[in-house]
Amino acid sequence: MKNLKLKSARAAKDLSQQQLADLTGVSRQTINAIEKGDYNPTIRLCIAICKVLDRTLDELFWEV
Amino acid sequence: MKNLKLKSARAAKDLSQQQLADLTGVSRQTINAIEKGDYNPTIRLCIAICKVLDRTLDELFWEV
DNA sequence: ACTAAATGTATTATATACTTGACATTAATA
DNA sequence: TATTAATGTCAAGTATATAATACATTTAGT
Repeated sequence: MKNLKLKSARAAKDLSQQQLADLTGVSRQTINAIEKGDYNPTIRLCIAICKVLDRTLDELFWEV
Repeated sequence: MKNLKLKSARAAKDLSQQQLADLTGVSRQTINAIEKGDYNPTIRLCIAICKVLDRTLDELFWEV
């Protein structure tokens, strides 16, 4: 399932996938795949994304 | 660095590493490595662990 | 002290996260 | 319309999460 919380948090910071990728040290395809869903990133990458976007793990990656 | 929050949350449920491994569908070594630290588990495994231990991602895996 | 369970740790193998490069499509803008 | 940035997606390669097996050490119970 898509991660729309991540997508909107990135939009709130006005960052492109490429910019977020650069800021977190991964490739654009990796960011794209996470937003697309059906992907299983590592916790360190999730934390790096959270810190760039000023959100917490629960806010971006917790699924109810 | 060691993940003592995970270790204590597991203790609070009175589960062995093996039991937590079985409940989350991974090997005991993986649980041990996560508690030991210097390890980078996937977000899905982190979420599975959280659900078994009745904690959230922020409670067990957020580092300040 | 003895025993068994739990834990720490190493090695080799496999599954998969992530990269690189490339190309197509969609949105934005002149 | 044309042009560019942003996004979606695919294939092949590399890095690493995780498994399986094994053994040593610590902890808990008798």
